[in-house]
Amino acid sequence: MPGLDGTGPPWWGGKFRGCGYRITVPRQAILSVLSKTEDHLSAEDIYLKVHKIYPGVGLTTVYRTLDILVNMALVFKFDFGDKRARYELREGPKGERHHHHLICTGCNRVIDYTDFVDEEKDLLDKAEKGLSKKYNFKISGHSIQFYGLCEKCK
Amino acid sequence: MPGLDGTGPPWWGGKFRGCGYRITVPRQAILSVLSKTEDHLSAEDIYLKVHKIYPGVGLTTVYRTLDILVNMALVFKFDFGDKRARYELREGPKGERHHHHLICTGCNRVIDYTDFVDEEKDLLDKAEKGLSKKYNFKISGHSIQFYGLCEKCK
DNA sequence: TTTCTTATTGAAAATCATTTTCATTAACAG
DNA sequence: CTGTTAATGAAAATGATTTTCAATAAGAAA
Ligand SMILES: [Mn+2]
Ligand SMILES: [Mn+2]
Ligand SMILES: [Zn+2]
Ligand SMILES: [Zn+2]
Repeated sequence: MPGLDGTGPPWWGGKFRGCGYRITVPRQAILSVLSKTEDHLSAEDIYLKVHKIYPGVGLTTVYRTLDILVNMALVFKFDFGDKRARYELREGPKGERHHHHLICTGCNRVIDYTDFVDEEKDLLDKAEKGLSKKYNFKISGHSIQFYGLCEKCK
Repeated sequence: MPGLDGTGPPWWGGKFRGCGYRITVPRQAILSVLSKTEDHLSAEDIYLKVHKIYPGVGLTTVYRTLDILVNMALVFKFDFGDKRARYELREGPKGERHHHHLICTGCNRVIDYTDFVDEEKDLLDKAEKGLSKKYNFKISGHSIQFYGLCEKCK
């Protein structure tokens, strides 16, 4: 099983090369950080983590790499209401991790949840079909979130 | 029917006073602009429209007023991916206008839709109940949007 | 209406996440 | 190994939003 033991080429190598991008140390480090966390990291969060191992990598490169990863659909970019953008790996080599978000408007904490995604799927598929026909829209994704107060904040 | 013919006190006057806020010319102008459009205006958009009638009103005041209106839950604040925040009146005096958004990732056009909101309601209610129990979260709202390419961009 | 209190305001400066510029470096095809 | 050029880091620029502060006006009281 290549790419899962840390020795082989990383699972995203193929897609990466396919887009004509070079596989550089900063890019590897950034993807490594993203694949090792469940958190919703800001560009600076990622920069600080990468910086511990590769002090030479600059914040600019983190921003540039994240841009590429978002455009390649390897990474999601979110706005949870604090000013900074937040990033999250779309999926690992193992497969999907589809989930939605519960956002605390008090402390900005974000909870991933997977409950109801199956029930949602039905509705979303139907809506997607109906909407893309009615509005002549090519739908490529969706996002659902609930806002409220977490147990600490309420 | 007071407040609907433009002569009586505006429908939001009560709620406004109730919060201890003064009813000022800039605030009236901003609410007037918001209630006359279906668009998703940025702070600057609103500033420019207000400016035509009241050249004295400054952009700072627009930001401050929008902040208040969002906190009073009279206005929604959105991030549609272009950098600026976008604002939309939550509801008029007549009642609700609950809808969701179709966002074009090509040109940033936003389409309001009300299709499927009834079907969605069921699911959302159920999810809301389940999630608030499971995560001990006090849910106060939700947001759903679809991303894709509009007919021009695809 | 006039007066008084103080919330509100506009202009200018400050903030701060993100982007751009540009000279240097390193991926990688040949 | 060498050459081409994409990628990089540091510093400067950008641009939306926020803060500061002295002047103004909304609304309560007289
Ligand atoms: Mn998540
Ligand atoms: Mn809308
Ligand atoms: Zn919280
Ligand atoms: Zn479009």
